[in-house]
Amino acid sequence: MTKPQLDRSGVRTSRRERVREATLAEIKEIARRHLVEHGSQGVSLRAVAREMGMTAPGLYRYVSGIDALLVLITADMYDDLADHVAAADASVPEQNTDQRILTSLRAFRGWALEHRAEFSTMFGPRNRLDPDSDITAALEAGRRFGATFFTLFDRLVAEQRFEVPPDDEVPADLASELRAFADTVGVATPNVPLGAVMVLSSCWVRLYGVVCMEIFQHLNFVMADMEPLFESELRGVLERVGVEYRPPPE
Amino acid sequence: MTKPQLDRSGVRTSRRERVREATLAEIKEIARRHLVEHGSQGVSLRAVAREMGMTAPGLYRYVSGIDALLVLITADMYDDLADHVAAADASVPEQNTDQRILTSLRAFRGWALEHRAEFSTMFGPRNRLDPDSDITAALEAGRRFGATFFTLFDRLVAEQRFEVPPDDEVPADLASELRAFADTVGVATPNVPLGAVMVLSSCWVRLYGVVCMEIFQHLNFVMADMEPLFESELRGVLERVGVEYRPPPE
DNA sequence: AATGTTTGCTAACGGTGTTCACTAAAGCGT
DNA sequence: ACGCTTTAGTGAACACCGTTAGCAAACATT
Repeated sequence: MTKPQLDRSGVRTSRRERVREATLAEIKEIARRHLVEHGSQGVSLRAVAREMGMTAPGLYRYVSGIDALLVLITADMYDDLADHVAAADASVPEQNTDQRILTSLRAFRGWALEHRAEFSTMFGPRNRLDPDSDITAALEAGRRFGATFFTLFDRLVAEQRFEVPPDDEVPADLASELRAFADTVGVATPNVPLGAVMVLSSCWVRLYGVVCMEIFQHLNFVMADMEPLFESELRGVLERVGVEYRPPPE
Repeated sequence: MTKPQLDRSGVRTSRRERVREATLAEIKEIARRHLVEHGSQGVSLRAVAREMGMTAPGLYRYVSGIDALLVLITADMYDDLADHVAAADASVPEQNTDQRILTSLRAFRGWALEHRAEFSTMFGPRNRLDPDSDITAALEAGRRFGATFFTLFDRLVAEQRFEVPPDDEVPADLASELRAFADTVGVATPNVPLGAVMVLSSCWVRLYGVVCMEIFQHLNFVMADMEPLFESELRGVLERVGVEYRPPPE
């Protein structure tokens, strides 16, 4: 009988499973560094294996292929982003909803700026992630990321901060989509009006759009600094949901 | 003396140059088909060469590498998109500005839906296009694409369709960026107020955002059909610039 | 101690981008 | 028509890549 230890989640974990978990973590760590250093194209099983003193086929004991590895680290990156945003949110007094939202959204952009390669693989086209590979992990991590914002948004709805479009102003086809969205994404407040979800979607689209434009460098030769445009959109979004905008510090 | 013929642009073109142009066109055509059939990853010099009965090194007489080839076809794709939007625009009576805008914007999304792979390489992260390779061609094509919308937008400004924020509501740092934007992108109307450019940017960000979200499949497991959300954003955008929204036909 | 399981290796196949030396052809000037 | 020059394209080679199959050593369990 070997020494069965307990995971922090209470799962009995043998020595074998622990070392296995460790090497898997090493694989992901190296792969991710290659991602940020050489872009999405620069992640290769052989290079990762080489760096950790292994050969490429050995990695197949841990990962079912290069695409699956990318999905794995994508999930980790969502976790990172979620942590970063949550930390920024937590750095503001809990009752100060306005400042919390402002800070969280700026933290989102800030993380994107400092992690361009990661952001691109997370929010860009799903080129290599498409196959059926366990994308569920990445999805779950993405859901956790969104939760921070949804929680804050719930407060705005509860506090009736902004004018919510009445239900009869939401087209029927959009209504059913929004319902599905609110359900799967897990908006905390039950019976949140569909109009509010519509506003939320619109706000998210705007911020997603402006950050993608910046990271994907779509106005690169047309606009030197994208921060003013982001702040402008941020201001517009916050105005829409009844949150006070304040210019960024210094 | 050989037979010097005249290009339609008036450039003397020898036989050699003509056949050269033809094979370059073939290269791009095949590469693009591979792009739509096998995704961005599935474009390879060797495969293209194989299909046209050549060997890969031969292609280096026409293209300086695989990345440069991708940039080349990206420029072509912008041309295609521009043509598609322009055709949609031209299919509406010239005086009907509202319908022209509505149709053009829907044409943008429609093209994206029917050309997902192309759209992804055009509007997604610039992964393989980054190196200094003559990206100017793609930029120019992108500029032509935007021109259609800017022309229509100019009419809205000229007709004073919507409320333009006064200049003192445009932050100073944003103002200079917007000026650069208006200049390089070539907004036709001289002295177009900066507030109008700000509104234009905001509208474009929203539409870009919602279409990217759809094509990049970011709400795939959360929303079955993205059209209602697009139409909702479209409605909001048009409302902002004083254009009448009409639901899509049928 | 013997048995089964997991891990990692080597070898191999087929694919990729790219460079270099080289041939054969096409164009050009006389 | 003849040479000379430029060009298009080839073949071989190098260095990568993902992935599969078979095998040997390490490990865990009985």
